[in-house]
Amino acid sequence: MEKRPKRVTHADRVYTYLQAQVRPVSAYDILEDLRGDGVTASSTVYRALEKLTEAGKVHRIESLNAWTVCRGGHDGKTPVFAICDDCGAVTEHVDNDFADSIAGLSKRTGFAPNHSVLELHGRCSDCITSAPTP
Amino acid sequence: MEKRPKRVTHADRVYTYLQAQVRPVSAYDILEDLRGDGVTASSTVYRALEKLTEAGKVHRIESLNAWTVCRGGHDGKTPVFAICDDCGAVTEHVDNDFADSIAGLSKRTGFAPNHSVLELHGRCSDCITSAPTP
DNA sequence: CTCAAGATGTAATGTTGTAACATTGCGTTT
DNA sequence: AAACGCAATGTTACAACATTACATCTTGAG
Repeated sequence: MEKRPKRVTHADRVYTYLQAQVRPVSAYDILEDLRGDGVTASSTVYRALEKLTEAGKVHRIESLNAWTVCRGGHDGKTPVFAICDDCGAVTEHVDNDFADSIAGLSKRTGFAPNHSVLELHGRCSDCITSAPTP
Repeated sequence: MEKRPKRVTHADRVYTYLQAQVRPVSAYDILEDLRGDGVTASSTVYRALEKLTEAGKVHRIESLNAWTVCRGGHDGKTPVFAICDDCGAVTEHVDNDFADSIAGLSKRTGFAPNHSVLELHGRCSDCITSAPTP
C-alpha cells in the first residue's frame, strides 16, 4: 500500500533542477532547461523560486541575478557567498564572525537587520592554484 | 599658470545629481531627471555611472538595482550598507569587523576576495522609534 | 459532488543593462 | 587653417531579468 504522493509541482522540479547545478543559474536558464518538463512561462519559474526562497531552500545571489540551492545548513543564520569571478563557482558559508559583525553594527547604529546580503567576489583557491597571478 | 578646467561632462552632472539625492536611485530615474540637462540615453547614464564607480565616487546597491553617491570616506575598505526597507534610507559604514570577517573567511578557505557586497536589510532606528513593532 | 484555494498558463508589459556603430567637440600637430 | 586623434555623446536595437493581470485547471476538504 503505497502512500499517495503529493502532486509534483513545478516548485519541486525547480528545486530538483537547482540541486543538480554546480553554479547559480538565472531564472531564464531554469525556464529553458525545464521546458521539457512542462514549465513554459517565466512567471511559473519566479513563483517557484519565491516559494522555495521563503522556505529557505534556495538563495538568490543578488550580485549575479542568479539562483542557487541552499547548501548551508544554517538555522536562520545569514549565509555568506564566496563567488569566483574566474570559474563562476559559488560556495556558501555560515560564519559566526559575520553574524557578530552584523550584530555589532546593529548595536552601534540602532539599525535592526532583517536579511543580509553578503557576497564576496574574488578568486577561488582552485583558480589561484591553477593560474597564479603573475 | 592656471589649470584649464575640463569640460563639464554628463558624468559630472550625474555625480552632482546623485549628491543631491537622499536615497539610491535607479539609472532610469537619473535619466528622467537629467533629460533637461541634455542626457538623453540610458547608455550615457550607464557610462557615467561606470566611470564614477571606477573612481570610487558612487556605489551600486546590488540588492536594489540602484545607485548612490559614496558617503563613506573609506580608503579602499569595503563599505557596508544598511538599507531600511520601510523608508528606503541607506547609510554607508566603514566597518573593521566586517573587514576582519572577510579576512578570516579568506584565510580559512583560500578564497581571495576582491570586491565584496555587504548590504543589510532591515529597519532603521528612526522607523523603529516612530512605529515600534507591535 | 461541490466549492474554495492553490497551481499553472498566457500574454503583455515593465525594468535594467549592453552592443554596435555613427557623430560631435575640442585640443594638438602639421 | 587643415588634418588628426581621442574622448564624450548620440542613436538604435536588443538582451536579460522580473512582474502583473486575468483565465483556466487541479485538488483536497467538507
